[in-house]
Amino acid sequence: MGIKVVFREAEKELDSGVSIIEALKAFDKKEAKKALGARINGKIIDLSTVLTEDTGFDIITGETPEGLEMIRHSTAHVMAAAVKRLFPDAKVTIGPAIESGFYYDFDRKEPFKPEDLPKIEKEMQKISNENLPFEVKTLTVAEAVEFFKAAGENYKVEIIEDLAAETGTTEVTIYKCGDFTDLCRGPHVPSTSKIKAFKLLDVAGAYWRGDETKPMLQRIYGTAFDSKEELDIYLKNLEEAKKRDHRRLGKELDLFSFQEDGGPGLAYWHPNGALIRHLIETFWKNEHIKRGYSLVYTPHIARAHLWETSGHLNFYKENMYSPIDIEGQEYILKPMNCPFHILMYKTKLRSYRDLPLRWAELGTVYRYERSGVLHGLLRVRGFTQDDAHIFCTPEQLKEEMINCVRFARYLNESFGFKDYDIFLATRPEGHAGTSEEWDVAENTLREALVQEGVPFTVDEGGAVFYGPKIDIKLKDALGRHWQGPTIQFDFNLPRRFDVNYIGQDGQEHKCFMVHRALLGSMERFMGCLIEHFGGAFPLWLSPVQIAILPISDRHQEYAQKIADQLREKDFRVTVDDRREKIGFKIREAQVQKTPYMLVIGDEEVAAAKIAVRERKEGDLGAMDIYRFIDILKERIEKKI
RNA sequence: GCCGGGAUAGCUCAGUGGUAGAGCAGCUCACUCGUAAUGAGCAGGCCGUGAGUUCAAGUCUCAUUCCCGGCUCCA
Repeated sequence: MGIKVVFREAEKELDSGVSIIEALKAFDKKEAKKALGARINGKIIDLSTVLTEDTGFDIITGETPEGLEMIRHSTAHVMAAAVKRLFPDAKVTIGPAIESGFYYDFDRKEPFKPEDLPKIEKEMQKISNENLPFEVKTLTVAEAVEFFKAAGENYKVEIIEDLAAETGTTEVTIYKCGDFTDLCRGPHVPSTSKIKAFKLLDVAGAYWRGDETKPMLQRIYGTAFDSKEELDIYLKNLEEAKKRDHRRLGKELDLFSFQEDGGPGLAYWHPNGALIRHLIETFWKNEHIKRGYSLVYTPHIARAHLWETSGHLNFYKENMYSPIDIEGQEYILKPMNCPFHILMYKTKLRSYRDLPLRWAELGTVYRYERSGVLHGLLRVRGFTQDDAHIFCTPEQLKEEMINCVRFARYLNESFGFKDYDIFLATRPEGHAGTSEEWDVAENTLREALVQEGVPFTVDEGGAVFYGPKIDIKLKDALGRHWQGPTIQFDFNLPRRFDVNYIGQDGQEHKCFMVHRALLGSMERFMGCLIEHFGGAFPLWLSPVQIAILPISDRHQEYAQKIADQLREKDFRVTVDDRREKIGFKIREAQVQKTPYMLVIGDEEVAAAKIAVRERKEGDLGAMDIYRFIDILKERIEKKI
């Protein structure tokens, strides 16, 4: 019996039971070679799938995201196959494709060593050369359980049993690839010969199902691409990211350090880093004052009692430093600033006429983070939040949210983050407040975003228990995502602390309260900034903006004069008066990523000019100092 | 916290049981030089910390501190 098969507008009559790959060959041999999988009605399936009714299909190639995912998933299987060949005692668990590649978790007594990776890679290459087909087979749950039990693969048995219990499925699929058979939903590329551009990157421990109470497995990370060229580009990007690592640049540019004697997760800001921080903070403060915020300062510790009232000792205890005993009273280092601002709010009776009150503080907080999660400036135990709390009436909430979003965007764009995604996080399970309250708050936040005309994604259930929030995720120069501004509504604290205002009606009303941080913390933002710019900060943030490089001793005097003139205009200038060759001085300024170098020699002194070199553009030629100052001013104005 | 790897000069790193090394940086001297490294010399180390094994430990064992990679992107 014949069936009608459609491929890209062309139609053919083929025998029922024909496989997609055979059908495809009938249409276009070239495409058949490129195909990794097929798509029918939006579903991605194996090329070996047989067709029994009239249908249309399209192919998936390695050039599409779906194809790439297939390649990676299949590469994970090839890796598992290689591991089973080399280490027969390893038990397989799961091995998905992930954003940047794939991983596979194994259970094995002896952990994998970094030296094992090349061996496994070699075996994978062999498997690829063997051109083994991926063969799919459907088994009943009982058959599959029996099969994997016989193979001693107890994790697979657990997966199948859970799967059956959760979804009620009675059948599962297995894929055979040479002598290795794995439980897998597929789809897979037709043969291991399609797996040709891969690299194993790391070994790491990972808990079975991410659960700390479950056994620790050995995870191998790798990546794979459609072509060797793409793999090379990816590996090069990894190198580039390594060069931009803020921990490395922090050392090279002498920005910050961590001290073993001081304790982990506690940053030391060296003069260069501190200067950048000062510039960020000054800009931040001025912008807040412009927008009707008031700056406040609060202490670093408070009585344990305060944290009982706020509820932190209940829901946040494991992140807080232990109490300090002073005169029989327990004090705790603050993990958040909000209770302090509330105490200040409550120092007098507030009228609706006083609201909104916007109180901002660069508040330093301490939080206990588990030792294994600390990471440079990005995850620390002591940090300064660019915090603010807005106390307002329900009617004012929307406008305040709009202002926050606008402010957040302006601030981050000023620091070069022009690309970001906005998320509205809605109520999670077990939240505080009533459903009606959440409806009102979520709708107000949504309306604010709509009115502001910014695209956003709703993160269902992504909010914290005390209220909905707007999160902004920044994208850096390498396209990586960073947690950026967060604007959170709070039902909880105004109630716990009984935060009120007197309304027009002369009655007490509960305040609305908004927490927001626009940069996050000075530490994390600094780390993010360093990586975004690769250490080459824009002119306005560069610790040294201009390095003056006299060619020989007789040019010192003129160089000093130029330096004085620039310092007069508030530029940060150094004069390199060492007796070194000009090439050496340039190299050093270049390595320090100094935005401008001024070369001063006989010609410049004679013509009363300066030879300007920009760190990226190179030699800009000679110009007079006023022209140069104009260039500087323009760049600073534009914050580039 | 847990798994794995690591810690040697200011920095980057070599050193598999027998007298601690290199490059860069630092200091001294010479060179007065035109757009990314001038040359020579000198100095620099409780080999993260604490125990242990050994005639002998940077090296082996144990503990500890800190750093690095990871710890449900679900067959």
